[in-house]
Amino acid sequence: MKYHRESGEDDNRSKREQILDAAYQIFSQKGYHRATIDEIIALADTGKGTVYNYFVNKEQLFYTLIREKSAPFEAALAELIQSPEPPLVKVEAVIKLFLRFYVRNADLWRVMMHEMRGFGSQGESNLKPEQREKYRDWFRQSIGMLEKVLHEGIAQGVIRECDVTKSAYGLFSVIVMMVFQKLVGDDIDGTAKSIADIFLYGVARQ
Amino acid sequence: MKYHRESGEDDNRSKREQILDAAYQIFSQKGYHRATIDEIIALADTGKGTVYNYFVNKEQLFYTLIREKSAPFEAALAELIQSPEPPLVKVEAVIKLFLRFYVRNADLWRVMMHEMRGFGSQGESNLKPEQREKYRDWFRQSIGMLEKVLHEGIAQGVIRECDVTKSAYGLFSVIVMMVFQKLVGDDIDGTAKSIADIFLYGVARQ
Amino acid sequence: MKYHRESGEDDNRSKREQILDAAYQIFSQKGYHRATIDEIIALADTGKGTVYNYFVNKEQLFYTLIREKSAPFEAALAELIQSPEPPLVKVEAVIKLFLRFYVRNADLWRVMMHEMRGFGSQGESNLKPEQREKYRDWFRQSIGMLEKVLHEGIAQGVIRECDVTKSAYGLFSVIVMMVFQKLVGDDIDGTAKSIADIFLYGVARQ
Amino acid sequence: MKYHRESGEDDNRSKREQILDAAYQIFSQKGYHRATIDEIIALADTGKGTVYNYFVNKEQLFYTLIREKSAPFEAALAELIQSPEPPLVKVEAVIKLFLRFYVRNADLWRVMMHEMRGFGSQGESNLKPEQREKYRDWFRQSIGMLEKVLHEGIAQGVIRECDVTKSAYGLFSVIVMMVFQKLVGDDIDGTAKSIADIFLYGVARQ
DNA sequence: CATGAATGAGTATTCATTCAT
DNA sequence: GATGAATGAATACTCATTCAT
Repeated sequence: MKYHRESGEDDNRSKREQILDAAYQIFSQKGYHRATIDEIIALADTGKGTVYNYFVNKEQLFYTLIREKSAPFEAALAELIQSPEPPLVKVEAVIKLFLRFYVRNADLWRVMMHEMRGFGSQGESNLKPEQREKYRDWFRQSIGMLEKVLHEGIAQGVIRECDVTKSAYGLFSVIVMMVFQKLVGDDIDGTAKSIADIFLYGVARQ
Repeated sequence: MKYHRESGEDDNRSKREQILDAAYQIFSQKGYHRATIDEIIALADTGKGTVYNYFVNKEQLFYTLIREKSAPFEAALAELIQSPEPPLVKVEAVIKLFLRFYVRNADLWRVMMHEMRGFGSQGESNLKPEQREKYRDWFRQSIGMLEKVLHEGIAQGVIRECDVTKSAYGLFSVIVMMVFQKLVGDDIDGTAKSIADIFLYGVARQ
Repeated sequence: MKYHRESGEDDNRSKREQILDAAYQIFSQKGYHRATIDEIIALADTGKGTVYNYFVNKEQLFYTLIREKSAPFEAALAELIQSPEPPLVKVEAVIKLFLRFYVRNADLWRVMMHEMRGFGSQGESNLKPEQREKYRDWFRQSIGMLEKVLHEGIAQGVIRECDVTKSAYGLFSVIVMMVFQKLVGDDIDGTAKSIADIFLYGVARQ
Repeated sequence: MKYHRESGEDDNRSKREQILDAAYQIFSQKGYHRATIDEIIALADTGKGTVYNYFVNKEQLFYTLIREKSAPFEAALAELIQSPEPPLVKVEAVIKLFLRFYVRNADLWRVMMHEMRGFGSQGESNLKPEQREKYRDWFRQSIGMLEKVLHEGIAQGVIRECDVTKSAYGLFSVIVMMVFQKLVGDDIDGTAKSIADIFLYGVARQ
């Protein structure tokens, strides 16, 4: 069942990873639709059938990519949320974490966000509703983390009573926009600080 | 060979508009890729060749749509910006205007935003760089309006010195997110007020 | 809507017919599965899309073929059945008619019969059950015609009481077998006569 | 690298049989084309390579199946033919034997018959002409057995002089049709009797 | 100008077969 | 012998675009 390659070739686990790596690049560059399996296998240096040995179809390949890339991020986020830092500090730390993740995966996530909510309500999308729901869940979970911090802040009296959901979405959208518009640059920490600053204290002169 | 038209001009313009209206609906529902010319002409009740008489190709049809739909909005925005209202009031008014426009055109704009920056650097995309740049320009112009208001506020001392570009993008992203996530509801004015509130004064308890 | 070609090219109605003719040949030679659209268009000297303008898919192309080829035969058969000939004469005439039709269309019908009842009960066949049912109906109708003659014969006392359905199927199968095994030769009338002879009077020496 | 087998021979034969059994089921259910090696090995609980150790390819697997399944039937048929029964009795006995065999193997034989003559003259078929000829031979042999009985009957004066080949094919076709159209039911003996009856004495009232 | 028949490049997916272990 | 990961040729179908009428 398993052919152990002690190393040498290092190509056993590779095939699957080669494909995922190639898919990552192509999907990021071209978006879901314009990415073709042919391009992916060319880059992965493998046969077409091999892709279908590991992934049931193009969509599931895409989904797997999303899932595997985001897993470490999700873990780090969950851990951070549960840390005992004061909420206002946590806000900035969370922003930093998001920025780092999205900067690294900007292109793929752009694609994912588009596919996620797809095309209105109609539903003729390639993405089966079931699959799309999974994307949405992943997304909501991230927002949910932000909401948690805000709730904590309100409970501790350092954040004013406000619509937590809307605020969380707002903060999230700002982070994403900074990344997608390439307004972040190398100074992720600085960017995080200024996002936190405006989010917490507003732009108006007090 | 000869098609007699009672009122050449009038009917002529009509065909074009029929196509644009149909295209608007189909693009909004299906997104750029899944929208087909066949669907559009079925809805527009016209022939396939006619589309290509008025628009050089699918992409340019899409672009024209964007341009024509946004023209009135742009005008209204420009006027508002130049009005003599105090900046903090203007901020809220601008948000309101944006919200109204995006709520009305949510689906088409979702599509447009995706296509806009689209596909990284590659260039094999359908969208020629030149075309894509036009999208971006339109976009930047909107953001530019927001920046103007902020500058005005800073000049008048009611807004603190901050990175105006980033702030404008941030505000813009929040507006868009509220619309796309359907967090607006029917109460556009209320939503605008609370967005402005947080944007200006932050979420932190003072 | 219609572009009248007075003649000259004679290619307007042609396109569809060209495709049908080509499909007829290819399906006959290769069977349903091994026939490819590419071969068909090569023979029809047309583009791939054209096929899909006229026929929704490969299966429906096949079905249309069957339908159009059999229509004249069905009409002739129905007429014959209603003629006032004595039953024993009719039996021979019907056999003749069947033979002529199947000899002419042997290959296509071989394919059709295979697809018709398909593959046991499972149903993973390409042919959607609905479509397959249509094939079956066509088939049953033909058998039904034979049954009618037998009933008539029984009513008139020239055919003995027997299981009409089984007998009709039996007669039908003999006809088909003669054709498919190329036991007919050019002497269709002679073959019909001897089939009728054995069917009516058996092989046993009285 | 080394797979210890307790009883090489025994297990060896087993693998082969497992594959044949599985192939029998799958081919019967799906037909030759839609049957996949993957399904077969899944059912046979063996590896894909193993199939190719025992059979050179899919087609030869199919052929072997036909050959091995029909061997006992052929033997029984040959024996019956040589028995000293009177011809008219033999005819019925032969029909019974055929019915029993085909009822048991209806689905596989349906497939086989289609593949047998398959694809006209072209030759691009998977089935090499040589292979196809073998199918045909098997088939002709069965018919030949029927012919023998008829000849015997003619020699003994109980069957009238007729085209023996055509009659044999006719009888054969009736048997097969009864099976494929599921007109047999559980009463094989009764069905055999009535087939024999009509075949020998015809449907006409004497 | 309006039309729609014709077109073919482009794509996801299947599956028999090979061969290194 | 047994295995199954890797492979790629083969194939149905889509849809933007053209051009003759």
